[in-house]
Amino acid sequence: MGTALQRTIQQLRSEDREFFQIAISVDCVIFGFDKNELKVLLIKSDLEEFNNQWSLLGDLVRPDENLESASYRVLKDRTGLDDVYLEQVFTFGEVSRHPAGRVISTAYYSLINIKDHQPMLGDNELHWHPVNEINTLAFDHKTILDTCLQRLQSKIEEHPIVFNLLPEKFSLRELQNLYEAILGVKMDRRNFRKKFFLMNWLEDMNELEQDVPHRPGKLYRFNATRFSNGKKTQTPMPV
Amino acid sequence: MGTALQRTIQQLRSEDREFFQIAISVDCVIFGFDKNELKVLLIKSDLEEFNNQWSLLGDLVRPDENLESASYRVLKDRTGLDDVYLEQVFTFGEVSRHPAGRVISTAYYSLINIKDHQPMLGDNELHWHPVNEINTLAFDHKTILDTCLQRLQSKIEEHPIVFNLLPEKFSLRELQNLYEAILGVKMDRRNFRKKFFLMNWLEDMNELEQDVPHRPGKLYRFNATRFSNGKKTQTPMPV
DNA sequence: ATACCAATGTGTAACCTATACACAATTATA
DNA sequence: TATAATTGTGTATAGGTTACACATTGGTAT
Repeated sequence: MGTALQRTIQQLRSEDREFFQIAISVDCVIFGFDKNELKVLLIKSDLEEFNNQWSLLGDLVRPDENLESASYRVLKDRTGLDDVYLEQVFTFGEVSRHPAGRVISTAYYSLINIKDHQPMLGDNELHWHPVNEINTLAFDHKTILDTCLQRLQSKIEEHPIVFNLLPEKFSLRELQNLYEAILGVKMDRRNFRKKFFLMNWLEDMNELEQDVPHRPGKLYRFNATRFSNGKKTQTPMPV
Repeated sequence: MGTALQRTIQQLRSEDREFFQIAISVDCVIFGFDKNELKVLLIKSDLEEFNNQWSLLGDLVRPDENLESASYRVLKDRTGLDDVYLEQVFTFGEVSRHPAGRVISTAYYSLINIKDHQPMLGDNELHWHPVNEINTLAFDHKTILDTCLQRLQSKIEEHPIVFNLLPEKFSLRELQNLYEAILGVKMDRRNFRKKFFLMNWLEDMNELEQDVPHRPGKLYRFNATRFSNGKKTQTPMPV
């Protein structure tokens, strides 16, 4: 016997034409950080069913395009940015998730420095929304957003990826505000500083903040070399 | 304008027929535990390109079937088991990952009690393989296996799911052997016991192991109620 | 019956990490 | 020059993780 998977595509095309009735798309949760808020880039849906609702940025995957390449393409088209942090999170495949037909969608999130995003001409339907203020989205996009935010929250507990959301030089206060915005908690300033210095991820730029109405803080940048050297192999233990 | 995603499927069918040239499948990494080894259920590939190589169990997703339902169907067909632990891990979408055409595959892993698996008639091509002894698989299935194993390893550090791999009653030694097999490390027996008793997941059955050639250990079972009660909300902190 | 074997079952001290917490120093601004 | 706002810094406590050794139990062989 053998499953459908083990036959050739040629066989499938003749025998099982039904299998080619599913479209696959990518949806990108594009995170940014501005005014001490975590934000996400959304577009006005132009499907009638979701009139006036916002939705994530996505597109169908082309037959000759890798899944990840499709995400990068969406990002490039919508933000003009290459070389951004991108991570696959989950694939949403409910039969009825798209009102117009069967579309399975793989969700990615990406982290960009919001200042680098120059809205393209004709993209007046694109807007940054504070994540905290989003209650509903078109399709199942609220679920996708929540899933990606949870992944981001757990990811930053172990990996130095938040730097993608900041300019090259930043103060410790900005870094802490960012962690607090993503995790939704307040942290102790002294302990936060201690932890980061111990991890040895930061390089002191010997510069100070400009244009702040109080004593300026020192500026740092993320030093990836220190990170890869400083990784300690932790002994895995249950729970 | 608007992306392809925002048009209707009817429009897509006529305008963008190319988008329906991609098939979608699920592949299941079915883990079991036997003789102190973590094992995975594999099938002989019957594609010529992969003659005599083993592959994961998978199938194409049907147009009227949820993605997750497809995984449960594969599991039911191959193991006879319903109601198993199943978790989506990652979607593999390289253009050339399947030699016969464009197939995007979503990987799941599941945990079953290997003793419950009664091989079906006609399934003489199905075998349990020790995960440690698998070097190559058909397609990109070795990558899929590795990815699912990593997910399993990190998952069990925080969630009580390994019990799905054990019979209802088990000894602490069996439980520790299982953790050691999954994580690939040796652990201290005293600390292991201490930790599990502190977590309060285990219920003492007041029974002893049978047929062991030495002093028998006490038997326990997993108590999900205790788990959900005992969860403590941990303060999230960076790194 | 007895001796031996192989595993179970148990506690404590050292170490490390996480947390709570207060005051002096600096710069901008009025 | 005084005030306001924020930066920058250390220590003590608590909690969790790790390392580590010996008596007990039941099975097995003689």
